[in-house]
Amino acid sequence: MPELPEIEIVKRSLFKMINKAKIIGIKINNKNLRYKIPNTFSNELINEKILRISRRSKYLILHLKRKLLLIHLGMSGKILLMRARDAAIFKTSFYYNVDKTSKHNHIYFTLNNGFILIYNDVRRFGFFKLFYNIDLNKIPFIKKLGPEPFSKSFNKKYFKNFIKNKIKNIKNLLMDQKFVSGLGNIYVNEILYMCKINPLKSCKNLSSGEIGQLIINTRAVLKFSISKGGSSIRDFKNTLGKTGKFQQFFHVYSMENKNCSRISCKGKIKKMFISKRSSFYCNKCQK
DNA sequence: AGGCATGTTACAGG
DNA sequence: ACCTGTAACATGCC
Repeated sequence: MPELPEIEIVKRSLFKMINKAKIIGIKINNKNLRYKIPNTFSNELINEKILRISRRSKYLILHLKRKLLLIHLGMSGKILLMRARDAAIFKTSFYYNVDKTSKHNHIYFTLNNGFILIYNDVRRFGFFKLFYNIDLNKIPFIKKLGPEPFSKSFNKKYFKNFIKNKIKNIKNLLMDQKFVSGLGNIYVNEILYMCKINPLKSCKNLSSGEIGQLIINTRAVLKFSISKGGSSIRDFKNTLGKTGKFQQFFHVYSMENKNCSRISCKGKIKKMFISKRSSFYCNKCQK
């Protein structure tokens, strides 16, 4: 999936284009996402106004009157915005499965401001789920999440306290959404490279300085990626169907056998698997 | 052909 | 109850 920066990019463009718009039409082509879309779904959303759009970790939230629509993009979900008049021009490829990707358009929202929102997801690991009269922080998916990387509560004291009695390696720790929420495989690899820390290093052996560096670089890497529109490896597209640019700045992710990008370092980027996930690191500066 | 892919969860076993 | 690791979900790409 899209990790935190990619969701943030989507959130920003949804805010710009469809905040305060009203949902005036819903069409569902495939209910079988990660959670099956109930038959009542369309009735509950029709004529609802989008009052606010927010992000928590890798989740998008559309705030409606007394309802929250929680959206997760899974591994390959995309939200596309199209002007209704353009959709009409491309009607054949838009509504019918003539092109390769449109057969994975699962949900359409027609909005009263001239836009159509399309949910497209090849692997269907993503989901749309509606909650009534509930605080965002009490939603099952949200309530177990650790702090946002940019929040004040993600600090050295919290970090040190969390890793007490833990035997995890640092890579799996950063991947743990209960520890810090929003990071995934790409960004964890990049953050550890920035910190010059080996992904297998046990979190109980981290120095206080390294913990500080991990917090600083987590924020720096995410922020820089957001400024580049997120990363697109294979799937990620923003709401206009454009790819992000952060992948051009990867130091380690997918860079197996390349030279380390630190000029003074003569190391090579190596690949290994940690908990079944590919991990990339420099064999010299991440000893 | 088979392994791999930005994620999460349910489950088994300790 | 907690912790850890693994398999599964569905599809496409190399």
